[in-house]
Amino acid sequence: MAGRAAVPEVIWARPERTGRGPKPAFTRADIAAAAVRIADERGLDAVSMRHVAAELGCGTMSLYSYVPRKEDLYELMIDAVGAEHELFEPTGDWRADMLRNAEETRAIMRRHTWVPRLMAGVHGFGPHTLRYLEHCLACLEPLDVPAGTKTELIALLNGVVTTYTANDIATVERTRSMPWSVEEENAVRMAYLGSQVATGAYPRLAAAFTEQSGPVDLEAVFRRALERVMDAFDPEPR
Amino acid sequence: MAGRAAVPEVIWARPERTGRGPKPAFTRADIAAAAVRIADERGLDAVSMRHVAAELGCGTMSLYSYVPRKEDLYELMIDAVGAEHELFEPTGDWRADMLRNAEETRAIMRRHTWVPRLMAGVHGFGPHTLRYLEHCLACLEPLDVPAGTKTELIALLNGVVTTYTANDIATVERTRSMPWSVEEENAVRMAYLGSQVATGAYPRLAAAFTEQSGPVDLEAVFRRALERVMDAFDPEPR
DNA sequence: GCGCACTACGTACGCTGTACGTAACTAGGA
DNA sequence: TCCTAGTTACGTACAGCGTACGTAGTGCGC
Repeated sequence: MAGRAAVPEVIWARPERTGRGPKPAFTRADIAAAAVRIADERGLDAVSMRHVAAELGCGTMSLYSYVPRKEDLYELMIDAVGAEHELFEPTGDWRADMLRNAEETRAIMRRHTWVPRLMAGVHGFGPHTLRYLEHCLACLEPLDVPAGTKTELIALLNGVVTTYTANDIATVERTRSMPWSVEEENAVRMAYLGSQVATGAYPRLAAAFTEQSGPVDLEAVFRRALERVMDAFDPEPR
Repeated sequence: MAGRAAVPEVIWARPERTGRGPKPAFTRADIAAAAVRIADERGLDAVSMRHVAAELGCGTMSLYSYVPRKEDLYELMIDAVGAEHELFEPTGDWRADMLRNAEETRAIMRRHTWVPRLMAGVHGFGPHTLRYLEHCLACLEPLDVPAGTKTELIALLNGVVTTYTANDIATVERTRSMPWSVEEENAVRMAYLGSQVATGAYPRLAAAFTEQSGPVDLEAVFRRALERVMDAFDPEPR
C-alpha cells in the first residue's frame, strides 16, 4: 500500500517507479493522455477517476498507485498539453517569438477548452511547463532587461492569453453538458445584456454597446493586447 | 413546480418574485450572502446546496425555487462580492482611478479567496458587475480613445488582477481542506523547483532563479504590471 | 370562495472521491 | 536459491454531491 502522505507532496518529485513489486502497467504519460482524451471528448466534468481508469482498462483504485490525489491528475493534464508547445529556434526578434508563443498557447487552449478552468486551481510546474518557460527565456535573450523583468513579462503575457482565451471558450466548455448550443446560450446572454443596457441605468455602457457596430474581431483585439503589453516592456519601442 | 427549462436562461433575467403562492422566505441576496459566508469560512468546496440550505434554515430542495442550477448560485456569489466595490467619484486622473479600482478588486479577492476559481467558469453579468463596469467607464472618461478600446483596457486590467492575485491565493484556497499549512506547501514546492533547476536542465531559469536574491515583493510586481498595461493604452505616456 | 400557480421540501438515484483491506507479484538479502 | 518485505492491483464500502420527481400547503386573481 502506498500510504497517503499527511505532508504536502509535489507529484513531480515522486519517482515514477520504485523497483520492488509488479511492473506498473502504465506510465504517468499514459494516464495524462487518457485524462486529456476524456476531457477533450466529453468535457472536464467527465474526467473522474472511474472514467480515466476505464479508459485505461484498469480498476479505479489502481490509479491511486500512480496519482495520490485527483488534483495531481489535473497537474498531469496541464503538463501534458504543455508538451504541445513547439520549442522553435529563437529568431532574434523577441517580440515576434513571444507573439508566436502566445498564439500557440491560444491554439492549445482552443484545442483543449478545459485548460483555462484548470489553470485557476493548478499551480504546479511540471517538466514540460519548465521547458516552456526556459524556451520563453531563450526567446527573450535579445531583450535587455533584468531576468526578473523577463519573468514578469512572461507571466503577464500568459495571463493575458489565459484571460482572453478563457472568455472565448467558457461557453463552449459549459454548454457541453447542456441540452442547448453555444450559439443559443450566447444569444440569450446578449439579449439579456441588451435589455439591461436599454433600461438606461448604464449610460456609458449603453454608449459602448451601441457604438460598436458589427461583430468584434476577437483575434485582432487579442493581438492588440499582446502588442500593448510588449510595448510596455520594450526599451526601444516600435 | 418551477419546471426546469430546456433552454438557456440567465438567472438575472428571471424576476425575483412572481406574485402567486406563498411568500418566498428569502431574497436572492440572502442566498448569495449565505453562500459567500460558507465559502469564506469553510472554502468553496463546502458550498453545496445542502450546506447553503442549512445555513438559511430551509430544506435543500427549496433552494431550487430560487436558483435553477448550482452554477447560477455561483453567479449570485460573484455578483454579491462585486457589490463590495466602492463606486467613488472619478477624480479626472484615469490612471489613478483605475489603479484604485484594481487594488480594490485585489483586496476583494484576498477577502474571498474563492473568487478567482469561480471567475474561470462564470461568465455572467449581474447588476453589481454591470454597475462596476459603468463605474470603470466613468473613470475612463478623460481618456481620449474609442469606447471599444476602453472596454479592452478594462478587460485587460481585470485579467491582470485576476491572474496575479489568483497565483497568490491558489495555495490558500487549496490547503483549506488539507492537513498542512500554506507555508509548508509553498516550502515543498519551492524545494522541488530548486531541485529541478539544480539539475542544469534549465540554465536560463536557473540564472533567473539565483539572480533574484531575497523574496519577491509581489505587491510591487503587481503594481508595475498594472502601470505597464496602462502605459500601453496611454496616448500621452508618462 | 374557488382554483391554480407557486413555494416548500422529503425521498431517491446515480454519481463522485477515496479509505481500507486483500491478493498477487517481484527485487534484494540470507 | 528461497524468503520476505515493499509494491502494485483492485473490489468493496461510505459519505457526500447535484438534482429529478412527487406531494403538500399557501395565497393571489378571477
